Amino acid sequence: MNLLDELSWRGMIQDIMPGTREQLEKELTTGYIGFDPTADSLHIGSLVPILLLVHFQKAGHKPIALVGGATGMVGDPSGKSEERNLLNEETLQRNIAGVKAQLERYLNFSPQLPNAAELVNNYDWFKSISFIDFLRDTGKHITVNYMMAKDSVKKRIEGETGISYTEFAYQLMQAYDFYWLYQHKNCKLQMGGSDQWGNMTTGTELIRRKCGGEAFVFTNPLVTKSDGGKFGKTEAGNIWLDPIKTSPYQFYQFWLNASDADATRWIKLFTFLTRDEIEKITDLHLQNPATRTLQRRLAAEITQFVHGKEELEKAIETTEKLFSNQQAPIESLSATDLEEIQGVVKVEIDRSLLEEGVDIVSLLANTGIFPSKGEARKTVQGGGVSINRKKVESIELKVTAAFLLHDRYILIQKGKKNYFLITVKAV
RNA sequence: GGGCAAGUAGCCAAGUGGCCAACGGCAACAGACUGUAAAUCUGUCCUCUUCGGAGUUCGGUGGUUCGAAUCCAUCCUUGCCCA
Repeated sequence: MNLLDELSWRGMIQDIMPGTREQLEKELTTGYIGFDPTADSLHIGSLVPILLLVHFQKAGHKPIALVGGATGMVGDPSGKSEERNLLNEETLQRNIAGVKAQLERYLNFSPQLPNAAELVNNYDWFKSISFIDFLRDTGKHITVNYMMAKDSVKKRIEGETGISYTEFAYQLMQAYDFYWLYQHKNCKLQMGGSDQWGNMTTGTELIRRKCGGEAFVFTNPLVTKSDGGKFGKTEAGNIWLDPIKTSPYQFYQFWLNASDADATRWIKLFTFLTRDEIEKITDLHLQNPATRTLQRRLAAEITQFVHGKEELEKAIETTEKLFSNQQAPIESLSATDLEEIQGVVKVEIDRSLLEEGVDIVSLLANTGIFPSKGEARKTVQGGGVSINRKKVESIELKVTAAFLLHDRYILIQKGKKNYFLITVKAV
């Protein structure tokens, strides 16, 4: 199937510039997406752009992932209602390194490929451009009127927060990136989230005016949740791609918990399954929604893509142990089962603590499962804590060595889904 | 430089001397129901707590007052208008 048709049925195309299809059909095209180093890891919000590049490369085109070392110093006003805080140099360097390392995992960089992926940092070309040069060579080609007409800018100008010159200039920097890549890498296409449309088209405009070239863009819709909540945010914060920040188990769980409505859209967006396969899975799911066929497959595919097969298997194993057969007595989990649980938060305590007996609230607070006694107490009172799968009925409960499973473990649940494993320190 | 307006908890947003830790909505978390869904209903939602309370808030700082998010002064930030 043709790349754009493929992306289109997956719901990955929001807006597309006329002529893009013809360009992609005409020749091996180089296309890029920019990633802002706002943190030292990408999160699942960046997954769609990453997948876009992967699809792009699979279709025989050449992907460039751009890390915004220079633009990251300025701050993109798109989608922001307020002026951003600038990152300090040190943080930025760490972020750039982290983001780069992750991007390298998902694309094929083998030099023998005619369409080998490339990774660039726009700081490399911005560092040697002086302010005056930039004003004369770039600023001159784009009118302020044109820049102000962009939604991201217009919103801020019409709103009551205003926009600094710095952020206003951002779109020009991004436009210059595109121009630079057009000149040096023969890059004729930019992709990105729909909030980037304005910045991206300024790039094609700059290319047209500066050198009469023709370049193209298309955007993907921003991922949403059907209940209106923010995608990718939970109590624990962002879902990161970095396994240290978000364990593969937690990552897997995030997708497994998708609602039916979301899973139906997301499986197209986030996996490489074909249309036929997805239709089959959806049918199966509808026959018996309780099996969560869609969510299982979705979670499996993405976790494998991001963390690899081995981590996926561990995540599934942990999930099975904790969630399948929940009615079974906790004793049915063997010591090995508990030992091998991966990815849930683990806490160690001294045996002496249990020999004396400790009240449940203190235990929860001291182990860091809850940030304070007050919160631990509130949740316990609300019926939100289980110990070894039995709901804690009273805040008076004393936890003693008698609670230990296999003489070593205590399984705590905060809510239904959040597991913590307390282990007695080996002597 | 002059005039006007605004700054309240993660966000939006009420409050304009005591009844204010501050209405309401969103988001978030937990409970019931369920399929580790959705929708719905219930609880929590500044911090800590021996659950009796205690402490710190309404851009910053100083002041008036028995008492201030609310009044005054000043500074900062932002928007609009004028120069």
